[in-house]
Amino acid sequence: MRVASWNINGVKARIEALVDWLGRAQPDVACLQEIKSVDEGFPAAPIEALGYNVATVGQKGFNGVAILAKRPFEVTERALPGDPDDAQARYIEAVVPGEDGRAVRIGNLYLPNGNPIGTDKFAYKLAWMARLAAHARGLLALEEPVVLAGDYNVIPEPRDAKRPEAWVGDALFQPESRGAFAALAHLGYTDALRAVTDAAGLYTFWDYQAGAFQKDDGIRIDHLMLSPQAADRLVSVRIDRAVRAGDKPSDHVPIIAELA
DNA sequence: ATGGTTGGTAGCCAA
Repeated sequence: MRVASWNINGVKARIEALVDWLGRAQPDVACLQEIKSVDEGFPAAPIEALGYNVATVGQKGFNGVAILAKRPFEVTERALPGDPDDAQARYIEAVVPGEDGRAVRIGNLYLPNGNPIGTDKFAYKLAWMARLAAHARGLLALEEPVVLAGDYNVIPEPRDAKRPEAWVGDALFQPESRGAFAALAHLGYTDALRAVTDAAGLYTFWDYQAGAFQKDDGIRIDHLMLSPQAADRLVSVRIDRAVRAGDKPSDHVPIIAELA
């Protein structure tokens, strides 16, 4: 089963690129973030025409997540548990059947950016990460294959940035952010990319500004975190870097894992 | 150190 995550930065601005990429990459499951659309505005028709089932948790203008899967699936969460007052559309979870009937639980998350540090936005990010850890811990008790996929807005380590020194004052690289991400690994989740390579220079995001992509001035902030039962089935991981060089690209590119 | 770019919405915000 191929599982992908892609912060698409506006699904309506990207629908052509999305259809093109789905046709080439052929993921069984695609988790999208920053769809920037309400549910009714999501352009489902061209995606369904490719054979995908679609579920969205949208909001007007900002945020928003979607799960696309070739097989019909059951949505199990439409928000991250732990704060009923949190109105931001940043989480959707589903159980997706595999070809052999073995299901994989997919949590699709758009973690708060948190900038600037020292504001309520950074506090919201850390509170959101605490809720994520609590939910992730609960999922482990199910002893199922679980993939927590998404834009984590966390640079885990210096080797995950071309210029780590440029990010020291940024919410994405704060010790608290990195520590909360590392805590997921300590719970028992595996960073899929790091399970297959120790290489530096593997990025999923390049800013639109100042020719960042041309300079390869990127960061790795889109991650696939695997429960032990999912990690046992991990075959390969790749970052679809070429998408960033395409027409009207998102500032993020897809990351795709193959599970046996 | 600053400014650079994009999407969605509305007369700027978030990234």
